[in-house]
Amino acid sequence: MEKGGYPFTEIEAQWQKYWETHKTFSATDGTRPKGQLTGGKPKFYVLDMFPYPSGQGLHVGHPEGYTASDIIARYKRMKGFNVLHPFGWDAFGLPAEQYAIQTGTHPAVTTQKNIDNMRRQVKSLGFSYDWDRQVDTTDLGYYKWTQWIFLKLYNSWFDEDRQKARPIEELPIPAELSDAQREQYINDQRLAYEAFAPVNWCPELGTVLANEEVVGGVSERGGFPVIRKPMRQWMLRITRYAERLMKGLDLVDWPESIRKLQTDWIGRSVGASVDFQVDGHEAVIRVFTTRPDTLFGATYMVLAPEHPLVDAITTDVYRPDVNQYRQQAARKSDLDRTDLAKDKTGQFTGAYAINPVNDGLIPIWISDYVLISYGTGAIMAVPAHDERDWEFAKKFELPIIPVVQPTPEAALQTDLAAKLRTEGVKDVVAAVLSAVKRCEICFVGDGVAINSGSFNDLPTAEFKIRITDWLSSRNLGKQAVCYKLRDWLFSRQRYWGEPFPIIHTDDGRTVALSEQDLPLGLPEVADYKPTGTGEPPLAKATDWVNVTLPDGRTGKRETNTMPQWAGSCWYYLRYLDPHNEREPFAADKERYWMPVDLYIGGAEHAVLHLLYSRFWHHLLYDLGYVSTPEPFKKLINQGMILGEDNQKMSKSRGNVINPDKVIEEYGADSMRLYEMFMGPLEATKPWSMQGVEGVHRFLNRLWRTVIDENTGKISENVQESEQDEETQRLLHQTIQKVGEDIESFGFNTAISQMMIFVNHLSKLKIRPKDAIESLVLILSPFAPHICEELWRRLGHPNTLAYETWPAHDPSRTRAQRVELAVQVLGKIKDRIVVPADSDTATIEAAALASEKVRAALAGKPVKKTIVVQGRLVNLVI
RNA sequence: GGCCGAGUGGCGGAAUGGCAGACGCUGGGGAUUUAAAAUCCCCUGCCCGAAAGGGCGUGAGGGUUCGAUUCCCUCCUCGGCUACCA
Repeated sequence: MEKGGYPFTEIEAQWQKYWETHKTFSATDGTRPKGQLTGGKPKFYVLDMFPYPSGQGLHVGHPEGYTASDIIARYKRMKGFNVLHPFGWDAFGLPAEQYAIQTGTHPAVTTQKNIDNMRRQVKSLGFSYDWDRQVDTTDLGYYKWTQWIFLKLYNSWFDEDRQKARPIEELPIPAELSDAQREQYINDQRLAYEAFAPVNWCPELGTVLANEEVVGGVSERGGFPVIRKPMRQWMLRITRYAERLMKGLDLVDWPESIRKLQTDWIGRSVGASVDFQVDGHEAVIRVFTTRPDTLFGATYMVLAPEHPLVDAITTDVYRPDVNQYRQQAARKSDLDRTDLAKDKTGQFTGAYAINPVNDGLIPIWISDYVLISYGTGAIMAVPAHDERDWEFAKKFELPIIPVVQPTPEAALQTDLAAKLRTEGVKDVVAAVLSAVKRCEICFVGDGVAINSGSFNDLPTAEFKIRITDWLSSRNLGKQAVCYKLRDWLFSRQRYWGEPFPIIHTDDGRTVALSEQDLPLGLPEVADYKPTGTGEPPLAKATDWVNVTLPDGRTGKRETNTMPQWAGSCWYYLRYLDPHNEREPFAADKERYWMPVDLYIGGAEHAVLHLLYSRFWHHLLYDLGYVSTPEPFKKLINQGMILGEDNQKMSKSRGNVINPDKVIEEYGADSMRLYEMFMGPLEATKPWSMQGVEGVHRFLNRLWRTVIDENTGKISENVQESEQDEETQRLLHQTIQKVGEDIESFGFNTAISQMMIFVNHLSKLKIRPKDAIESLVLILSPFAPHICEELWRRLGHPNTLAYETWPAHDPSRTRAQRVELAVQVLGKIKDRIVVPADSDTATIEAAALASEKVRAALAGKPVKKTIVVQGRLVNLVI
């Protein structure tokens, strides 16, 4: 229940109803908002990351970002922008499906119920969303277009020369191919393709997981073990966009840390590919290395256990051991791999490769420290200059040849150097150099070549260039670029996701639906359980699965569904034109609203969601459907909110704060204000109920300052009167600071400033009405309900949402006389009051008039006087 | 192990080269009240002191500067992300 004070429950309900019935926040495409003249308002698109409608309802973390974006949206409207501020639901996902498995309730029913509840909660906070634009990714009218984009991916290829996607019809196809080869050739170029590849299989969940959904070897959801199992999957060729996704980051205004996360995730490295002939075989092993300069130090090779050449090159003697090792590796979960990282394992194949630079024979091993999914799945091992190879070589007693002599600077940065320094060794560099030469330590830095034939004495950087040229000229290798980024595993063995618009015909072909056949709706199924063999629940909907094509061929529908990321990849575009049944969004609306000017959401989506949606956006850009190369201009991450015990909020800890309760007791305005007052938006910070009471007291004080509590009318103290100098100065300072702080997302300090001003006003006997009106306007983005109510009671019949943001007069923010601190040699000795525009000489004279200052000077002459306007004067003696 | 971020009163935080601790919370004292809640006023970094006053103080140590919470170097602690990517 309400805890005394102003009647927020009533006020908030009333204004929420007003906004809804008046469609106050409806955004009009390309023109001014309703009720105003059409004209050239600048647009502003402020977007929240839409939530998954969970059964738990809203968490106090959600309103943090939503309040921040709402403040911006409301502020921008008052600054004369045409604001688009929409909301929606990322509603496909596992929880509703698991609930369905347990109870038999259709996930759509659960989802709708959860959406209704969360929408009620979101609305109770008074956000200025344009609810007519709400989207729901599970809505047939929405996922029709998700499927449409999938078809665009399927029907496109990436032209490396032009660095852009093009329709598959434009793919140049070699002339001499047979029909089957031709089809294969095309399928190999499609941006959506099927692959039979080892994936993360979670037996417990009965589904495949993306790498990102596996955390520390167990499923992110549920914490079940995950093993590697080869299965047929849909993949998206995001890797073709690696370069574009990297370069696009230069166009956006994102936190440096997020850009770096994405850059690292894409993981571009430049090096060389080098071919090693297998001794006595036709086979050639191609490796990728960033250190071609260490080729002379390659003393063995390692293939990933899954490498296709392993079978061919393994000798009969080693075959049983090799096969056993491969089986072991295949079964290993990621957790096992991680755990065993400290202890390398491997198996010799019996085969040898020829080192192209010196024709030396080097043994070929297999080991799971080499990943099939990166580079070529094979490495040349240079134990002297690579930590992993060093460990492996030590364990299996393989030879180590040093080929890089550290530069002095690099030598000093080694661990050994640090150790030697503490031991007081004099010539640290010489000691490190000799340790490298004697193979006592592994050195990974730069230096000068040794033991490298005619390349000796070359510095690392130059060696890399020279050896790459040398290899190219002999057709043994060439410069190469590798990315950590992998193709995106795009299918899930689940029910509650978008069905693929794909049919597998009984004659073994894959046929995509045409766009006219969309949407392909989810069928009803008897139960939602995965079959446990990897076959998805949709396989049980036989009526749906079995189809006959117009040409009489029979086939089965794809029974995998798309991952949750799919719907969230493009929702920001659907908001532009959410009811369009003929296209995902109209081109003119896209051109008007895009790009998103401000995107606010959690840092947990720093990599995946943002990378995936950028990828789709790039595709749509290439195909001409969107006009901006990047979707999200500015990005802000809100921080995490901890429980009152400074721990992550969780049911088990019992420290979860329920937003409904907070709103019930203190009101939505107090909730919003507190979320912003806690601290900087991006920071992790703990909740405090007493803090909520603090801001609530502030709103009560504001109310009492303006309203006579007995009559509910404007207080007699509020009058149309001249502002005294201090009130005027404080008001203008407050207007200025609040505006600047909103622009820089410093909401906490904006609120403090308004608290200072309210504290001042509340002490005045006569409170100038115009000052109060300005205050109400600048507070309204933060606490809209109470401000709307005060605005009305101050005599304004309409909403304040489109009132002009008050202007501050810089000449009124300055005081006429200022107090300065007087320092002698940087230590404060006294304070003086002088006219604000005093010159240095006047200030110095005033300072010298002080007893305390003279005492501190002790008769010494002042050598230098430093004046910081309005702050201090420092006398240097 | 790597990367990113952060260390300021009893607590959340403010100040990013110029008076450290704004604003809020907590705590203490007072006013009001039959009493309480609410409200209002005063105090509230630490140490010495009866006070006046003085000293210390932004994780630790060094440096740059007239002046450093802020910039530079070394180290410590905590949080987040990531993890054999050749």
